[in-house]
Parts: sequence; C-alpha cells; structure tokens
Amino acid sequence: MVMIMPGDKQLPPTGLALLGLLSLGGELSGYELKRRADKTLRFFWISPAMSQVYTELERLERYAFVSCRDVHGPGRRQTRRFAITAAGEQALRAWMRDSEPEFPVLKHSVVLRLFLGHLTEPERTCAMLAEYAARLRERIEELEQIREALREDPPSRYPDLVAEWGQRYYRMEIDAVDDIVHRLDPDNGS
Amino acid sequence: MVMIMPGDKQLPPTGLALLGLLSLGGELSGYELKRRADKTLRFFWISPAMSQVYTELERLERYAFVSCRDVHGPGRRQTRRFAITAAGEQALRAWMRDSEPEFPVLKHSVVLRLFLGHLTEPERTCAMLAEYAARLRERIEELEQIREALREDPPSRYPDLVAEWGQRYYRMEIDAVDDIVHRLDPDNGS
DNA sequence: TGTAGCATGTAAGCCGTTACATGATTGA
DNA sequence: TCAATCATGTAACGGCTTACATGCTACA
Repeated sequence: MVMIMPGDKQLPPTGLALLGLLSLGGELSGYELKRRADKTLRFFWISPAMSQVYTELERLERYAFVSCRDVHGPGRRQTRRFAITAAGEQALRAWMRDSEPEFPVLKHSVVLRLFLGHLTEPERTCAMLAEYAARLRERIEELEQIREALREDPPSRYPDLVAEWGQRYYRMEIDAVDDIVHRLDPDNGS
Repeated sequence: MVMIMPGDKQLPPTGLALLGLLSLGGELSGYELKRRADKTLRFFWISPAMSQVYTELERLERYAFVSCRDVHGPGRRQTRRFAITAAGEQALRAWMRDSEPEFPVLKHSVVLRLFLGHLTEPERTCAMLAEYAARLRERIEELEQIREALREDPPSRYPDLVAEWGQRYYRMEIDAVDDIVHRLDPDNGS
C-alpha cells in the first residue's frame, strides 16, 4: 500500500467515492454532489448523508484534493463550488493502482428475514418477498431513466456499464424471489 | 413500529441477527456464535468482529433475550454458553411481524472501481474483474460445502434457500463480469 | 516446546447517521 | 404568502472496527 494521504492517513472509502464523483468533471456544490451520489453511488455503495458530504469535502479540501471557489448567484446568495485538483486526481489514480478492492459487502435485510423464516408463517415471508420484488422493479426503472439521461450526456462509458450491471442484478433478484415464492407456496409440492 | 425493547430502545440489526442465529437452536459460546456467523451472516449481512459479538451478547442478556450459563470444560477452563429465551424469541417474532425490511445496501468496491474506470487502463480494470471472478468461484464452492453440511444437519429449510440464493447471486456476478470484460476487450469491436 | 485454535474481554477511535439550526430562492 | 427546493453547516451519538491484553487447551 502506497502512502497517498499526507501524514499516512488514508481517506475513508466514501471520501474516495465522492472524489471519484468529482473526477467525472464539473464544479459542484455540496448539494449537487449529494444529488449526483443519489443517482450513482446509491446503487453500489452508499449515498452519504448531506452532513457527511460537507464533512468529506472539508477533509478533501484540507488535503488539497479539491479546490473550492465561492460563486455568487443571482441575488446575494453565495454557494461554494468544488472541483477536483490535479493532486486529487493523482491520489485517486494511485488508490486505484496500488490497492485491491475488498470483496463486496451486502446488508440484505430481506435475505436476513428469509433466513429466519422459521419464525413466521410462509405466507408472510412470501408477502415480504413480493413486496421486495415490487421495489426491485422500481429500481430497474430508475436505472433505466438514469441510463437514458446518460445517453445524452455521456461522461464516460463506465457509468452505463455499472447501471446495466445494476439492472442485471435486480433482475436476478426478482428471479430468485419468484423461485423461492413458488417453492414456499403450499400448493406446490416441495 | 411496535415497542420491542425495554425503554423504547431498538436492538441494532446486528444484535437481532445474532439473536436470530441463536434462534436456530443450541447453547453457544461467544466464540461458537462468531463461527456460526462466519458461515451464514457473512454472506448476506456482516459477520461482526469477535469483540462485538460479546458486546451484543451482553446487551441481549441485559434485555433477558438470552440466558447465560457457565459451563466447565475438561480442565479448569470455563466457558459461558448462551441460549435464546422465550422473551428473546418473542422479540424476534415481533420484529419480523411489525417492521419492514429496508432495501438492501451494497458496498461493492469492485463496481465502484469499474465506475471510475476512466482513471485507469481498460486492461487493469479487466484484470481486477478477473480477480473478482476468481474470488466469486471460491465463494460458490464455500457455499456448496455449507449446503452439504446443512443436508446432514438441517435446522430448517430456510438456510439452504439463502445459500442457494447466494450461489445464484455469485453466478450472476460472474456472468456480468465476463460480459464486461468481453466488451472492454479492445479486440472486440464495441 | 511452541504454535494454532479456543475463549473472553477492554479501550480507543472512526465512519456515518439523525436531529437540529439557519437562511436564500423559486414558483404556485 | 407559503411550500418546496437549494444550500450549508454543528452536535450528539451509535455501531462497528482495530488494537491490545490475557489465559487455557490440544497437538505436532
């Protein structure tokens, strides 16, 4: 592991992730960065709380990985806009190059509850799974809209690959849920 | 949301998850509970650190959701063994019945890095993905062994359903990775 | 004899959340 | 004029981790 940060301190992964969002280009306010996170990070990482976005931006600025510029809006309103610096991009590249990704971590409360299925009636478990499937379909549609927006304004090919991966994942989840509901159905000999 | 805990405090989800592991039966030491978590929770939740297992057990005991018994081993060694109580099982059932699962959260650093693919050469991204696929295959095998062990000692049908879901998920990940590697390959017209 | 596994904890600290506080701008 | 959205933070706290500390037991 190469020393990326001053004082041998690593950035927390979410800090790196937010810096990565800035590496897509643009000069964003904290608020806008949060919006971008909601459209991207949310699907494969976490979308940090507003307050943490500001905290991470502060840290990134301390490290000179982002630069900050006060921009005056129409009225007397003033926003701070952040952009990645050369040092920031270098740190990102170094992180990509010199460290290995850890195996993905899932916090899947639906599966947790299925795992504890012996504590409820199968009908309740099936209802929960059906409800989950409905939300999965919403997510697929959400990603579809994001992909369409991406087609008009393509920052790079990778976000679309990620969105497609997400849709594939959600479809697989629906299939898995259908399978299990079918097998838990008392009408079907198991 | 129904009040499950004394003083209107909810158990943290990992506490509930550990209680759930105890609801599968048996009188386990903290150490054994951790081992059980490594074989189950790890795949769809988190496998908490040893120290946290003890912390949660302490809390669970305060709530009288588990009972604790000192057991003397062969020598002068003594272990504390925990079992779920009736109140604990009731609390678990109430939680299952009265609360809804949140949508799963993924912390997928491989996808995060793919998302930031514009910062590296496609070859490096492909190498990372190939490495990930190799680890996925290991996981599938791991789950296979767990399923075989389950066949001999079936506590309920649900753990096997979960393990199968996990394998399906990992297989889908391999397919997604293969697809993307294929498309990033410069030899293939994209 | 020494190492790996069994077994139980404490302490410090970070990541990230919720709750709170404040105020400007836009549009119905 | 009122609500929604834009915009920026602070404070308190909880969950979970790592590092540390300790000691027993089996086995090679």
